[in-house]
Amino acid sequence: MSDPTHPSPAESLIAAQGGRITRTRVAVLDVLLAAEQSLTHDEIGSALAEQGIKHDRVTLYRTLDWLVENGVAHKMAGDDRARRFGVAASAPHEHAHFHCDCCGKVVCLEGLQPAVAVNLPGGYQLDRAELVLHGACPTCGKGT
Amino acid sequence: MSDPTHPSPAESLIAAQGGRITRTRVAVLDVLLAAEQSLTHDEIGSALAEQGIKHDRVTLYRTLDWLVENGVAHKMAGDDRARRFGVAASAPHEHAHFHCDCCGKVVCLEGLQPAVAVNLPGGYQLDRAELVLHGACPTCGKGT
DNA sequence: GGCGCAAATGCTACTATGTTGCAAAACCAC
DNA sequence: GTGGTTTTGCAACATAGTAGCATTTGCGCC
Repeated sequence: MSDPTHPSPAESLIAAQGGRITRTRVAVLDVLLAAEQSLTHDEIGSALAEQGIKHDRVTLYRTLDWLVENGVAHKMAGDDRARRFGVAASAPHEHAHFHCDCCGKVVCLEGLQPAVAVNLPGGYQLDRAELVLHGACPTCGKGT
Repeated sequence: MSDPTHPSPAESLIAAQGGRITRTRVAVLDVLLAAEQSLTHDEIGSALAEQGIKHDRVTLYRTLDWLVENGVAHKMAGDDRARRFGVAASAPHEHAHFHCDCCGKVVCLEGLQPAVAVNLPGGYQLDRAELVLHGACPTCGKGT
């Protein structure tokens, strides 16, 4: 299926991490790259199904896990118990997310540089900061 | 059990919200008030069991839900799929949490005032910001 | 103090999300 | 093509949270 003369961005990303080019990985990464917002397993699974890509729920979990471990994607905990995934920003540390309380969408705000120069109480070692903004997205805000 | 001349803080908080004073609510709120960190359902349930308070898992969920709805407690999503609860800070908006990647504890850092004066893209309406700091807590940091 | 109503509880069963183990298939190097 | 390793697919399991409904309990009212 994959023409060597037309390597998709997804294939390049996978190859760069030393991973094998498989149907599932390419398809999942394609979906992630096409989406401008974070997706749940369910959403990714549906997208794969629409493309006629045969896949298992477990495979999807493992594929996403692999992508996260290799820094291609990043995962975050939403308000509900469903984890969401998105393509990793160029700056993996300290980038913000916007969570719409109305429709539940999560968008990456990579342009933001929150001032996390907080003074932690003694003993705490800061590794990374995650800023989540809650509110209404443009779509939902209009209906208010 | 509850002596009107000695109303516990928990009972006062519940009564202030127009809620009924029940064993479960008082006990749950007591646990939350005593804890300086956020607790999971499981942890609260264990604490209740130790006090000999008969309770159901579902009741606990509903009690916590009620507390959150009435602004007495606040819930947050952890890294895993378990929600954590804590007593609401005096300033419910814009207060930070510290999440220990080592032991999984979540501590409220109410003294912090993160600069969330971020410039949101047009259309986004900011309601509240949640800053989660990841790293090692004093206990875990020593062992590193 | 007793009565009655509505809220709260407790129980069972159910859904959703995520994980583990293992055999079969696919991918890549040779 | 062949061989070795990775990845996939399946089934079963584990955990977190929810729904419906009958019973109990707190609390206002008489």
